Amino acid sequence: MLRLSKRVEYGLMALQYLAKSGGVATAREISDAGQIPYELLAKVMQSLKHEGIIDSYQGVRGGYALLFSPESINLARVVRALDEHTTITECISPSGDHDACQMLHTCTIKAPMNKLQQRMEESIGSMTIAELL
Amino acid sequence: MLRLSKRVEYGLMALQYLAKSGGVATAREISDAGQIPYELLAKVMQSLKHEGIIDSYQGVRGGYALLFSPESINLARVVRALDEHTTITECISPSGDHDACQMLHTCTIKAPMNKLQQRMEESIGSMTIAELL
DNA sequence: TGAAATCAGACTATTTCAGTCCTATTTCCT
DNA sequence: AGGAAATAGGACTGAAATAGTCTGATTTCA
Repeated sequence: MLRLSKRVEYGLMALQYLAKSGGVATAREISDAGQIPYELLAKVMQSLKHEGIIDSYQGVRGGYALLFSPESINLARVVRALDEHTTITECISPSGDHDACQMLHTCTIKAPMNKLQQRMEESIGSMTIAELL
Repeated sequence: MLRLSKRVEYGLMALQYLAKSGGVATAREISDAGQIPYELLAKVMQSLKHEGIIDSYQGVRGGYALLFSPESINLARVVRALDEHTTITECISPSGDHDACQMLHTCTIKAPMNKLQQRMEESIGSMTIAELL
């Protein structure tokens, strides 16, 4: 359960790479350096862009670069960008939309799960890309 | 990624039930109360027994009961009992068996992932069954 | 104008997970 | 003694999530 998806793994490696290089790097370059499947990495980079973590430049001299300093990009944000469900259970939705839970009437652990969810996010959010360097 | 498996969800509900009842309860009883698929719950209970969290009694007046007070059963232990991989990535194995990582030479985020793993476990481990009551 | 890059969607394959089924064993009660 | 009710455990199926691939379009620079 606690396993990070490959998308997140690859995303972290890519962000680390960008932070180290300090400038613009292409998906191909990062893929080669980390032995990451190119097409998959390309998707990951697009997601990171949509989340506003990195910027992209098209064309032959294009590539990707960080939009913020490594210290100000925390891992919770990265996970949010790259994973579908960021909640511990389906009961818990970030917007407080509790109708999503199908066991609403029988679920007896919703409140504590919310607490746990919060603590987990704190754990992940307390770490930044700077700590990957 | 951060989603708890059904096994863990059901396990927590069952442990909560046992803590509340204070005594012995059957899988059927717990399954009915929580609308949990009986066969699946039965498997979960077996796993919890193997981990040494609960005790079981066979036969017609049998059932399950907690082996410890709710305060002394933390959720990290429950997760460990009910989930296959308790590590954030395959690089990280609890026993320090780093050979499991197939990207050993190219993986550049192992050390920080270990740190994250530790923090996550602390989060989960800081909560006990008592907090589900 | 061509090469190298991002962008985007559809698709396939694999693995994981939830759930079911079947049988054996134990234990209590009549 | 025997039946009912419970745990124990293995094998199996189906569905869903994930990883990875393929194809084509667009942008930009030299």
